[in-house]
Amino acid sequence: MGAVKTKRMPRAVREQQMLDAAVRIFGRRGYTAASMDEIAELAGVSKPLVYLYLNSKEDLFTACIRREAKALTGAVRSGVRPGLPADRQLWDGLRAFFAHTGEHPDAWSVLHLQARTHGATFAAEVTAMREEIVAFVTQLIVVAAREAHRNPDLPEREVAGLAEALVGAAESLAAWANATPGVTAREAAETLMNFAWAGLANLMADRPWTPPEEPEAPEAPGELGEPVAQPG
Amino acid sequence: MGAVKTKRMPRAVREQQMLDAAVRIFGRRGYTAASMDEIAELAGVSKPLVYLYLNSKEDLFTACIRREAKALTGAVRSGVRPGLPADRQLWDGLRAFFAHTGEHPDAWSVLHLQARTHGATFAAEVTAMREEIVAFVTQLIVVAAREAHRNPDLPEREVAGLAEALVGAAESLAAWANATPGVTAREAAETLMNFAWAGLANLMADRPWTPPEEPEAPEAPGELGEPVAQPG
Amino acid sequence: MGAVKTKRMPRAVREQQMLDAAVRIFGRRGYTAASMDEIAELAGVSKPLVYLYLNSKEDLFTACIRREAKALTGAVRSGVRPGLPADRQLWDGLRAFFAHTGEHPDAWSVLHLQARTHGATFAAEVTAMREEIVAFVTQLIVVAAREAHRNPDLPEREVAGLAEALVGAAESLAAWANATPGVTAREAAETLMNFAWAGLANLMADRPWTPPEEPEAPEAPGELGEPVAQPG
Amino acid sequence: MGAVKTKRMPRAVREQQMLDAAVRIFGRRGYTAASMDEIAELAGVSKPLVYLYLNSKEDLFTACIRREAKALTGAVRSGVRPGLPADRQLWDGLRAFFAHTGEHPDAWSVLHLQARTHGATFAAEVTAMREEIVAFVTQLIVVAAREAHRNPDLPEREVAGLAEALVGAAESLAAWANATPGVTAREAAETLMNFAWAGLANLMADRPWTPPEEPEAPEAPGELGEPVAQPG
DNA sequence: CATGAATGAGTCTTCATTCAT
DNA sequence: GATGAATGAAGACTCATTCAT
Repeated sequence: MGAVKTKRMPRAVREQQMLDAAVRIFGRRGYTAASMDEIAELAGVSKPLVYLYLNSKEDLFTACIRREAKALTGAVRSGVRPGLPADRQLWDGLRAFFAHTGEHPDAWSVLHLQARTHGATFAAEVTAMREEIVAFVTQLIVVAAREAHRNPDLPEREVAGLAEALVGAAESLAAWANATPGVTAREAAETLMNFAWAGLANLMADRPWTPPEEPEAPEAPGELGEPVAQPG
Repeated sequence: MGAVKTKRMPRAVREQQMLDAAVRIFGRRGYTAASMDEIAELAGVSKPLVYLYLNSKEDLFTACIRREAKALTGAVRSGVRPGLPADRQLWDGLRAFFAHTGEHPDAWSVLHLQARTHGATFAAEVTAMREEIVAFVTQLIVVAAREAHRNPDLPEREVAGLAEALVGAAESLAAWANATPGVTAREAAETLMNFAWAGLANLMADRPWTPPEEPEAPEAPGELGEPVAQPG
Repeated sequence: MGAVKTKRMPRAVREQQMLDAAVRIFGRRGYTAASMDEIAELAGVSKPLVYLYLNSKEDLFTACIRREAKALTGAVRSGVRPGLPADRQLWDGLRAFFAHTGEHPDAWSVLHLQARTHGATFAAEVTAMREEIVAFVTQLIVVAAREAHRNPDLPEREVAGLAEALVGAAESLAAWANATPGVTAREAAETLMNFAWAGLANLMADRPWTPPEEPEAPEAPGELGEPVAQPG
Repeated sequence: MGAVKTKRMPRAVREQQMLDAAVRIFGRRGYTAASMDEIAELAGVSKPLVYLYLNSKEDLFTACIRREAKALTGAVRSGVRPGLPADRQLWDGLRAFFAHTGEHPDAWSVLHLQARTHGATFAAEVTAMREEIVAFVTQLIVVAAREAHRNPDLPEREVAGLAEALVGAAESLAAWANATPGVTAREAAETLMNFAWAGLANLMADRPWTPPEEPEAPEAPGELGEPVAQPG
């Protein structure tokens, strides 16, 4: 079915085939629903060989996460030219990001959805990658501010929030772009750049936003009518 | 263990207890890893009763999604006062959103993670809710622009992109806020409002961003060296 | 196949049927070679039911050991009349012992062979039973000596050795009797009583045995030619 | 890990290394739980080589039994000086026996426990060795009786019983000595010689034992109340 | 209404065994 | 002579689901 059934391949090659199959199945079915049988069949090998090379379902999943995380960060890094101005770097990085997630939707599903849904061990693996990307964006923002000779002492907490929001938006847009036919990587990147630059501000230019300071208790909106009563 | 074992309760109440238990288990274990045994035990009823009331695991999960989707949209709606200016409505809605997701992390896990990870049927259920929220935000943006007498003919496609990005960022921030101890609903909302208004623009005020128009082929960054070769 | 397939039996009964089947299979195949499938089939139930009632293969095996150990000690106890003279008690006890092991060869195999061959946990379970029997025999020897007004201060260490040898011989004879067709419980008991009373002494009456005291090093027999060189 | 990995050894040597490893693993894990992988690794060779030299797991186990049976009988034979009086021969033989089983506990486990627990084929292999030893002891008893000009026409059946009990006791004591720290081969032999000579007779000298002749049916002790009901 | 009893199907995992090199 | 690559078969264990009471 999956790969052509060639016998006697070197271990390294077979392992990659297995990971290919595993990413596909894990990405589509989820960790628990994925069966080792299906993965082995798609990889064109017998189940014992999968266990011989990758030990267990957990290890196999971890190997998938690691490989795909490396591939994604590698793709983003390759897309960015360090010398260029910060906005150009961001634009290039986002395009590389959306291009990669678009070309490898199963891999993105593994990283974005599956790995976060099945135990702290797997989640930690992705968190490492995410933090690398957030750090990259954070540093980009700081450099940009310095280059622009503007807000040189930007409060660290605020920068962290902006980076978090930017990366979070990118992640959501990646899933949205994958799920919405006809949305290209370039369009996704453009949407996000527009949001990051223009935002909603110029729509309401005469009413710039600042958080209200008064206690909102009397008119606090909230969970009136919430029907959920979770025990514990 | 879970609910107090009281005999002879009206069906409606029993059903809610079952859904409470199911949301908790589904939210923590995921759809596949959740066991009907555990749910029944946590609900304090016997397994056949769960089947009598809710038919199957699939139906039970769908019921969870529906109830929690309604609860979330209801909470957001209750948080917003229609008469107020658009930015205030957005601020109130975001606070209600983050408050609800923060108070019901298992429910949010079901909606944001689990439902999207296990088959198109469940995903469609959530998509409906999401579209309702996106529509609300979109309309808010349009009204705001009209109120401000600014950009009265905002291109629809662009508005859709902004709304999508805003909602996507909100979703990601909700997960981030739940996972990061010490982040309140108010802080999450503030972070997002800041991003939406200020964005990165004022950091690079003298270099406003516009998408490059030239073909990038010659210098296009990309997935050169991508090591992933997914079959199919 | 095994038991008549009657549906809907109370749990206690089903459990005994399962233990019956398990003792038979474990006794004949050994712990590892026994398969839960075979046990379930012989018990006339499905595998999940076995797991529902007895948790795991280990627990099932432990339950077998416990039940059969209790049955064996119970049989010996029932065979002995406390008031009678010590030799009569021993004779009765041995007959009860060989009768029981002869009637339940699989149970004896479980206790004597299988339980000792598969991990300290199981072995400990049998050791408890064995110690009970050794204690009984030891006390019998002591009482007998006292009754006979002979060797009232029998050294404890020597008594322990005798009891150990007697019980050991009984155990071996039980296996031998089970494996040798035509040997009755009564014959086995007689053989052992003869050995315990007459021993080899009266065959060599003029040459009573005492351990040589000189160091035997020069003429020490030993493992010349032993081909075994076990590493470690 | 086990043996030093030297290349190109003569087949005979390699085979012995494999058997060394096999005895160790079989003795500790049991036949079924032992894995060919572990044996090959401990022997320091590749698995196919094990199959090339020893055909199958069954054959390997049989080879282990044969080698160790020969080693044990050889050790006992070497320990005995044919010319000496019978009790001295018995004493020497027992000491050699306990010395060997004590020095090769894994081998003794294979012979005494594992081989008897896994199918008639293996059991037969050990039975041959056992019969050789029983024959040796039987002949010793007969010669001793003849030497002592006492009971010259000892009934064959009775001699067989005594020999069986003696060997059985020896086997049990070997396992007991291996499991009980601090018991030397000499002590084990002494215990058994004491039992064989003194027995329990001199404890109850005034009440010599003879089997009751009356039918015991009316007062027969037995398995009243035996709770075991083995099917078949 | 409510449940103890029961199971078919499927999961992960391991093992003895064999080729092709 | 030696081994890395590969597998068919089977085993322990779990789960969603249903009757009979």
